[in-house]
Amino acid sequence: MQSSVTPSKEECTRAIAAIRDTLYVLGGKWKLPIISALIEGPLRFKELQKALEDITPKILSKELKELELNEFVTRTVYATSPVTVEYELTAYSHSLEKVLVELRDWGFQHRKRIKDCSKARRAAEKV
Amino acid sequence: MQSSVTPSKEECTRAIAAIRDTLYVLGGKWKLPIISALIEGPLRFKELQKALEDITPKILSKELKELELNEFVTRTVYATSPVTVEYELTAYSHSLEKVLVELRDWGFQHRKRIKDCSKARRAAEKV
DNA sequence: GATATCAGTATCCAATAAGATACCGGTATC
DNA sequence: GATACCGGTATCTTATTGGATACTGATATC
Repeated sequence: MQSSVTPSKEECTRAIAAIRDTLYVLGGKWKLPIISALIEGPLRFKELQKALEDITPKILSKELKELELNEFVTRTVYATSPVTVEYELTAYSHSLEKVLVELRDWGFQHRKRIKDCSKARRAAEKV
Repeated sequence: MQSSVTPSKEECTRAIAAIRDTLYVLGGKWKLPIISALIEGPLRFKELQKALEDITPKILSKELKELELNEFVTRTVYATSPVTVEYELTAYSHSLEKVLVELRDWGFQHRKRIKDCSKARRAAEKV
């Protein structure tokens, strides 16, 4: 199914539209990281907050609501005490795995590149 | 090289960080669409504006400057009259092709899904 | 009784992204 | 001379995002 990125003008236009569609539902700073955090399995609110490090509860709450609306996560309340709430990816979210893998791998190599650049710069300065 | 998304806690943390790294340089509404528009070859400012449909020149200009700074595009001025300015992807940008392909394909199927959903809804309402 | 945890809310504020609209100087065309 | 195209800028405003800080009510633990 995976056609390559071809140079036809029309296809290019459709590709741009498709990418904008994706970004429309998943854009912003947090949605993809949240989904990525939930890939290994369901997490509770506070656990998610820890996994995402510097997200505030307000933002996390807002993002989770949006993700729930768009059917990327489900929210389940357990009547323990104190109550626990679990967020879990839907099957639909799992269709994002390839996207996430590519974004992750690119991030890895980008960080390496940045590191190598600054290393080279430091070396040049020493001379 | 491509490892799967595994459930180890530490790897998950690193994956989240990597995705956030990617989003840090390429986040926002326009950067990925712009890069996608340039994949078939260099375009001039006005051509890009047309390809992106509803981007204003101010935003486009700003985004292009950022992309140039981060070495995703090069800007070449030709002394024609009136001057033409071409924006072209760098080799580094081409390392994003897989990312773009996945985002595009996901966008395609997402749009299809949305369409099917509303079709089903309309059918249900008719009954 | 004091303190802590859980899953958030409430309030207020700052930064940024995004957009509308108009405009610029230079050239070419009509 | 009027108009249009090119690659943008300038100015202003709005919307969205993000964040800090404090707090809530229920329960459990010390």
